[in-house]
Amino acid sequence: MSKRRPAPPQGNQQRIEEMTQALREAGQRVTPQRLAVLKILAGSSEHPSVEKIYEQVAREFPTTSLATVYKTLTMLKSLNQVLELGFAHWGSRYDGKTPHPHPHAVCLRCGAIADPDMPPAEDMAREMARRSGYRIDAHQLDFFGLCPRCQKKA
Amino acid sequence: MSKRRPAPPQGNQQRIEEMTQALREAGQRVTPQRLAVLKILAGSSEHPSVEKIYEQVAREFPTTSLATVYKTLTMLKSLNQVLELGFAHWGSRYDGKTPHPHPHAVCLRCGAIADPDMPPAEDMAREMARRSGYRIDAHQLDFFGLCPRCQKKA
DNA sequence: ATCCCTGCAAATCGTTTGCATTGTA
DNA sequence: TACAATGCAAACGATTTGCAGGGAT
Repeated sequence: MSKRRPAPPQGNQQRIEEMTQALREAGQRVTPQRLAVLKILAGSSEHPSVEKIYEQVAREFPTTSLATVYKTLTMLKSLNQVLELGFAHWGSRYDGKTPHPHPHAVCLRCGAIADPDMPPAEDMAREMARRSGYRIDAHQLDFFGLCPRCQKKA
Repeated sequence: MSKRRPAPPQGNQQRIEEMTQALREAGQRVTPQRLAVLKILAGSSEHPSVEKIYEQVAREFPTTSLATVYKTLTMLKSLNQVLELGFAHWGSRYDGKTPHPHPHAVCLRCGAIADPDMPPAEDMAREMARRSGYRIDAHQLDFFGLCPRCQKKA
């Protein structure tokens, strides 16, 4: 919790631009609530849950509803501006910094999610397509275990 | 639908044995309902949903409840006798033939799931562990797209 | 003035739980 | 006879939807 976080990372502003731009191009309005969601997505590497996003938005706009957050996320997904990591029993988590599919490491104890640089999974996707006959358009590659911090505590 | 399916695949009986054995070793009773679930899991390659399993069990035991199916699946999971493929928006699907994690191809149109032989993902898991610092215990590697049949229709 | 967006509440859906009843070892 | 498993219904949690009111173009 008391981790030095050098304020919103760089590239943050740029990412926000990209996202608002995408909204406008799609003929969507950039409302204050939506902007708030965008900023959170662009500024956090922790793959926040809907609830987490909601809490943060609500700090700035206390009347915001969860439904609006959901609707905003749905739209951003459709514009490929956010990646949804859908987990079965723990609700979804969202990645707005790197909106294209890539592998994640998920901590089963604290829920932390990391996305280290990995060799591209395209090869695997291609191999999968070849062997299955499926046309592969997307993927979700999740690795589950314990994050470094939780390994110590365990 | 009219695919030649040479009746319950071979190894079927053997798999059933394994599973019942696992139950007994865990001090669990092999009730008729549970056996019915086992058989379905051992005999189908289609990664059935809970609902599908339930329907089939209900054919043989009309009074069976969905809760019992869920409870049975939960137990089999804990014994590592079935693999749960947890999808966010579409409920879970189950693999009782190959209960250890392996990549799947999922058809976004009809829901078909294939698990072609693939080079082991252990390397990728190890790489992920190395780069993330996580201790990796499990994974779920899903590739989404269109199955061969749906490609034609599309 | 129109049309989109918001926010609230109610509805859904998959899954889980509590508990009385039943069946089995 | 005990004790575990079943079945039903109620509870749950995440997400979606319907709709009236409010804002922005």
